[in-house]
Amino acid sequence: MTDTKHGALQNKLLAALPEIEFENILSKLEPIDLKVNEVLWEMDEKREFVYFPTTAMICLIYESQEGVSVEVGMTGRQGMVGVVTFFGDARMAKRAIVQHEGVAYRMKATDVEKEVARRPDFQDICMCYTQTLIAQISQSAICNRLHSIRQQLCRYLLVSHDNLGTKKLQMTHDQISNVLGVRRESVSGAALELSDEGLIEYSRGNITILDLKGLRAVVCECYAAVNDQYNRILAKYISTHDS
Amino acid sequence: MTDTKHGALQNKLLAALPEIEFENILSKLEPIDLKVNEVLWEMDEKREFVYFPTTAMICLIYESQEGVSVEVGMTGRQGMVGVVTFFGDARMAKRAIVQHEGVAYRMKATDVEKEVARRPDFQDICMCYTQTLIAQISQSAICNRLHSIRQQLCRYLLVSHDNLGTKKLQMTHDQISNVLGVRRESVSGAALELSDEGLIEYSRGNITILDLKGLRAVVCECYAAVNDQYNRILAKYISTHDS
DNA sequence: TATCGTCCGTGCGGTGGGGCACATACGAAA
DNA sequence: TTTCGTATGTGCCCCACCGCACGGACGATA
Repeated sequence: MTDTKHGALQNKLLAALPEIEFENILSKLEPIDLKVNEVLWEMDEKREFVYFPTTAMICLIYESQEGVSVEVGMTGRQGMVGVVTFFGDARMAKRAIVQHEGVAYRMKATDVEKEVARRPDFQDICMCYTQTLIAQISQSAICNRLHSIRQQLCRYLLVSHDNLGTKKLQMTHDQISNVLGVRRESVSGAALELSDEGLIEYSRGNITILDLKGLRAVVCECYAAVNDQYNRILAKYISTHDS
Repeated sequence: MTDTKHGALQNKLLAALPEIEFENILSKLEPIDLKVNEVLWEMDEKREFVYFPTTAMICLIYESQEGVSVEVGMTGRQGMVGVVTFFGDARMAKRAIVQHEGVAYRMKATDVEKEVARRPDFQDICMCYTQTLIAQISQSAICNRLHSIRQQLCRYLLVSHDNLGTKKLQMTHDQISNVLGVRRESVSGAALELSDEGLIEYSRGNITILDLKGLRAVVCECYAAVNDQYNRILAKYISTHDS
């Protein structure tokens, strides 16, 4: 149980809870291993659980009629998946899919509803996170229209880093291309550039970030914009961290 | 005052309120004429009012560092501007700007907060509308990545029609290009095609929709997707209308 | 009716990205 | 060590869209 506690605290939203509320919620959290490409829910399914990732990363995916998929949201230890459940459900995404293997703590949606009603801090954190999610989605819309694949790849890598807390990312160009909604070759091309510039290195599904500052210099404004909103909105709960 | 009442009811969200709640809120609503390009707020300003458009249309605009602007949300009689105010504020947009002249009813943000706390139906409608807004933004992200300017123009025209309740739209190609974040010439080109096909006609800032069904056949899935969510989420308040 | 500002049409070269086909290179399993 | 599957590199053609420049057309105004 102490393990569960320690593990769950890696999620920034859970860690943001007052200790007493966290302790009470703890018993309803269940750690679960998530593997790449695992589907947490499909569009029209009832959403049984809310997930708080710690070392896993989850994407909200839309798939067009033509079969091209595009990310509308990405969540790791900085967030939660399924807020919208307690909050009504805007079915903006067709699917929630595991983008990076790891652990998430899940809680029954029905329990979440109860806790939200009972614990003001928990409710407020959910609301705040929803706002950051809106900011994230908006910025994606903008980035999709305005910025190059190179920049979007940088953004994706940096966000992954922030959400996973590691510079070693296990993901192939092909997976990334599915999330960004572009060709695999385009991702490979951009990755090669970043590699030539010494910002990253990679081989067969293992990407290592070598130069964080360098990536931040290449990435478009969208990365900082979303981060700023996240820090601002959740400032009262989370001390701003530079890592 | 009866005029105010009749006018305000043109807004679908206000019309959705139980009569008794609407009557109580009515005194706090103030009709106001909005002119094209009028700015309702800038990013870092306090948002003093919440707007319920009836015959006006308002865009939430983001402007990139390079000076290109992109729409992240569009609201007319189907919605309201400033939900996020009561609800915290995710500063996803840099500016709210009048996209089509007309009337909106506005209410002080402080009053909105009070009413939301006091009237469950009003609160619920605000929440539901927020969800439809999330759906709208998500779909924009997708549309921006996947679909042609021609299709996006159709979507813009149809959404304008739904939000304004008229087939006669007063807007230039240049204005539309700013909202879509593309070249004016690209809009002109697409508009010319639609005109050749007999779907619309236009001249010097006046666009008339000639064939609604035709446009619906050309537009991408995104239009229907957003509409479906709107109707589904607000179904309990608004009877589905085909117009 | 002449002028002027705004709105819209059109052409041209450049470029990012798509679709496709195939070559290469690495790693796991036999 | 060979084999085989998967991950990544590369080249080719094509198209939508961009940036730019300019021409025509319409409407208000005097």
